[in-house]
Amino acid sequence: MTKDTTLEGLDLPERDAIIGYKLRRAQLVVFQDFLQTFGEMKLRPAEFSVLSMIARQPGLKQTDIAEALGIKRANFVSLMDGLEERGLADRRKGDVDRRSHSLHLTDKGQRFVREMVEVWNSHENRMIERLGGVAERDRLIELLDRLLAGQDVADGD
Amino acid sequence: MTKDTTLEGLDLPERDAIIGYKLRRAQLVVFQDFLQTFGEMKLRPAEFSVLSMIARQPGLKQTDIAEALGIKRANFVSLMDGLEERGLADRRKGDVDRRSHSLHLTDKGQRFVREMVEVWNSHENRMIERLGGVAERDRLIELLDRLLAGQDVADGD
DNA sequence: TATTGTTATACTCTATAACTATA
DNA sequence: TATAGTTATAGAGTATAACAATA
Repeated sequence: MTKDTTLEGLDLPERDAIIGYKLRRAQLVVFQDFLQTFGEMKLRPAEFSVLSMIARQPGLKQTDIAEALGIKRANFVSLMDGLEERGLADRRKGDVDRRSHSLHLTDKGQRFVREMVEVWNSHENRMIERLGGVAERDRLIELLDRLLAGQDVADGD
Repeated sequence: MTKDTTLEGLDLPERDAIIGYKLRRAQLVVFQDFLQTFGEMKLRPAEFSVLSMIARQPGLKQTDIAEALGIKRANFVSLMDGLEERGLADRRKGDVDRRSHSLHLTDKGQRFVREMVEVWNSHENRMIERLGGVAERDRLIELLDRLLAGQDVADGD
């Protein structure tokens, strides 16, 4: 009993083995957990990345941070506006190059980042646990790095 | 020489070990390759999934396919409109339940799917090669499945 | 002339509410 | 009353072009 002979013998891709499909679903699940975990703090993944980066290397200019995170500098403006309006970070006019803005955390921002890191640990540990431990996490990261290697990574501009 | 003593001793997350961040970047790279590979055929990932599913199980109704792929049925309409306008698939009024539409490939759609699968193989094989072979691909899929397990998968509705 | 930050804008994805026709 | 498909709409995320200030 054949139903569609025209596609007879065609090896259709199995959805559950497609790399891109699985990657997307897994990413959505992880981001969903992130959003739920940070719901109360009203923090989005991109804001998390920006605050982490400013905390690590205060004084970098907008363009550097945007580019490092793969965010167009045009879109970075409103993101940074939000962090500034919430009193978490601020822009300071560069004294050497007065076109550029160097980014810093405020005192409130530093306290916020402390709490953020704690909350983040709970999220990340949950993901690690789901993977089966840090060794499995490392294996995953290594495999993902292979996909990223040599490929252009959709830069900030 | 300490520069920001308020964050002293704080274990900031390392961007290159963050699961969600790496997942997103890897997914973007894979999708970018997909889009480039299918640029000439003008096929998006969602359309690819829908055509694959109709080819595999012709006659399913819209809602079933949308839900299975995590697409809201409201958003599925225009997607399906596109496939229909291109003459690749069509909706047929269900004869038992006349509210529902069962989905089928046209003859042109069947030929298109044959070509699509070939092109897809070139894309997927490139990703597998980048990972280091099918065994590594399987390891990746297995790890991603662990992230997906037990978690609600953002269904179609 | 080139670069930094900015504004305006547009396009894709995704999400919700409400309608219609059937059941 | 509930369901399948549809419409309209709104919100994120992301992309490009063009401008002012500065280099």
